[in-house]
Amino acid sequence: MKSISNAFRALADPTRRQILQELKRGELSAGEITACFTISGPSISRHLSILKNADLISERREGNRILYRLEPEQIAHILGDFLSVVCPTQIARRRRSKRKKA
Amino acid sequence: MKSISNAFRALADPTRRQILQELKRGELSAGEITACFTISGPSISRHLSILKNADLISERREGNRILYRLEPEQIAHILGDFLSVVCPTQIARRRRSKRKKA
DNA sequence: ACGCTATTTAGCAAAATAGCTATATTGTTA
DNA sequence: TAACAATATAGCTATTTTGCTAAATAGCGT
Repeated sequence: MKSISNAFRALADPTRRQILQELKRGELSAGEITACFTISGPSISRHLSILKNADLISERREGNRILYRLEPEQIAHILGDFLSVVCPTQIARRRRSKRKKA
Repeated sequence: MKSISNAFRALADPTRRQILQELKRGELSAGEITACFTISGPSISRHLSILKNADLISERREGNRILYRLEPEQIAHILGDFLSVVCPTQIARRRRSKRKKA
C-alpha cells in the first residue's frame, strides 16, 4: 500500500519518466543519465533516488561509478496490479485486441 | 504527452486513487463521494476536477447533482500505453502467466 | 596519503499541492 | 422570485517538491 503511492508519485514527474526511457537502452551511470538532461547532476541524483525507492530502477556499484538499471518487471507488476484492481475488465479486453503503440 | 503527465499526477494522490475505488460500484454524486471521506466537500470537488481533467473519470449532470463515473477504458489505455512503451516484454509475460490479485 | 573523478548529501529559494472556510453558481421547488 | 440543496470557485496557509550551489563521501591511480 505504500509502494503503490511511491510508484505513482515517482511516475508523476516527467523528468523521471524520461530517465526510465533512457534506461531502456540498458544500464547507465548517473553521469551518463545526467548528460541526457539540462538539469544539474544533484537534481538527477535525487530523481534516481526517488525512482529507486519506488523500486522502478535498481543500482549497482561498478568501481568509481554507480550503474542504474530499469526494473521492468517491477513496473509492470505495480501498474498491472493497480489496473487489475481498478479496471480488470479492460485489461482483459486489451489483451484480446492487438493495439499499436503511440 | 500532456495527458500522461496529468494521469500520473492525478494517480499520485491516495485520496484520488480511493475515489476511483469508490467509483467502481458505479456512478456516484459528489456528495456521496464526499461522504466516504473525512475531508471537506470543496477538497473532494478539487480532486474530482483533477481526475476529470486527467480523463480518468467523467461527469454528467442529473438535476441538482453531478454524477461521476469511472472511465476504466481510459485508465487502461493510458497506463497500458505507458507500459507498452517502457516494458513491452513484461506485459506480454504477464499476459501469459495468470496471476492472482493482491 | 594525495589528487582526481563520480556521485550523493545538505541547505536554501521558488513553485506546486492539498487542506480549510467563505462565497458564488446552478438547479429545484414552493 | 425566494428559499433551499448540491456543487464549484476563490482565497488563504501549511507542506511538499524541484531546482540550484556548495560541501561531503567513495573509489581509483600515483
